[in-house]
Amino acid sequence: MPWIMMAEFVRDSSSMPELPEVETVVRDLRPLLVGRVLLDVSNGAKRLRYPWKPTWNRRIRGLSVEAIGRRAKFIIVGLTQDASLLIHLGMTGQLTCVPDDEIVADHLHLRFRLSGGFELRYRDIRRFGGVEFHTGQASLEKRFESVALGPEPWLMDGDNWVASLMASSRAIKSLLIDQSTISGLGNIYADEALHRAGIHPARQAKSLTRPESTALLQAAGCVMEEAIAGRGTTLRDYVGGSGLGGTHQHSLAVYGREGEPCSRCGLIIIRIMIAGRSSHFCPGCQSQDIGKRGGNRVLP
DNA sequence: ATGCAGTCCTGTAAGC
DNA sequence: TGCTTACAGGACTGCA
Repeated sequence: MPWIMMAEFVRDSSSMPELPEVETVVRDLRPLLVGRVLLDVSNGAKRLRYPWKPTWNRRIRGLSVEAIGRRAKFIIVGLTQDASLLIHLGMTGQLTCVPDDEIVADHLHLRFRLSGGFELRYRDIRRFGGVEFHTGQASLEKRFESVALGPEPWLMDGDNWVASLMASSRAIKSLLIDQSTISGLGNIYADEALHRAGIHPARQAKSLTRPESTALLQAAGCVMEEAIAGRGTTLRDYVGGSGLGGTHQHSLAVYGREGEPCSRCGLIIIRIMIAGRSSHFCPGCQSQDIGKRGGNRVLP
């Protein structure tokens, strides 16, 4: 039953869509969406973080989906006539393509009626995301300029990365989740990358040695590549009819594991607050000391 | 300029 | 049992 394949990430207290989850949504939707015609759209009354304007309803009619991709955590649906939909899932956003007779769930905000008896649905419990309509490349580019997205980890120039860290006295964890410095990481993968690189989340960015900074950048890319391979991280409340959730939650080393032993060194994982976000780390593997990986352990 | 806290929003769970 | 409170955090605003 591939036609009911869904890409859903219901988010609860311990998960939200970061780059790997967004990439998974895009990959799932691509074969379902591309080539379909947008026939109509209906929108709910509740305001979203990125609100859909009712005046767009008329303008999307008759346009077809040509492509779907993403930039950082933004999904871009390319339409005919140089138009596009720009979607952000926020924390609890779900973008699914389903048969139009599929049961309508709570918190559904947008239904795009598609050719072939399908619907593209946007559901969002906490309404931190939304869908925008753009016409012309210029409009889309202007939008992206306004959010000032840094490069994704695998496209980040090593020297620029080191320079960014050297110039900042902020906690490294805070810098990692700042989309204008490096894009794609959220709280989960920032914690995971720091653990993999053996760096304490509260360390000042400028205190990292060049090898540490380089290792961190590499770790960020690896952590997210592995998460994509596992279809992202889904912890609870997965609502899909397809069973196609993420599997990466089984591979998390520190996130959400407060009080559990570190799988690498056995010490108990700790949670602290940094920049208003919870940060999980292993006091054994992630030393506060510069250039020192907890207890001089050799890390894989 | 820089970096921090506050804001939005709802469901879940802990605490009394 | 039922209420209140805290917490989850991506992107943005405003303040020091």
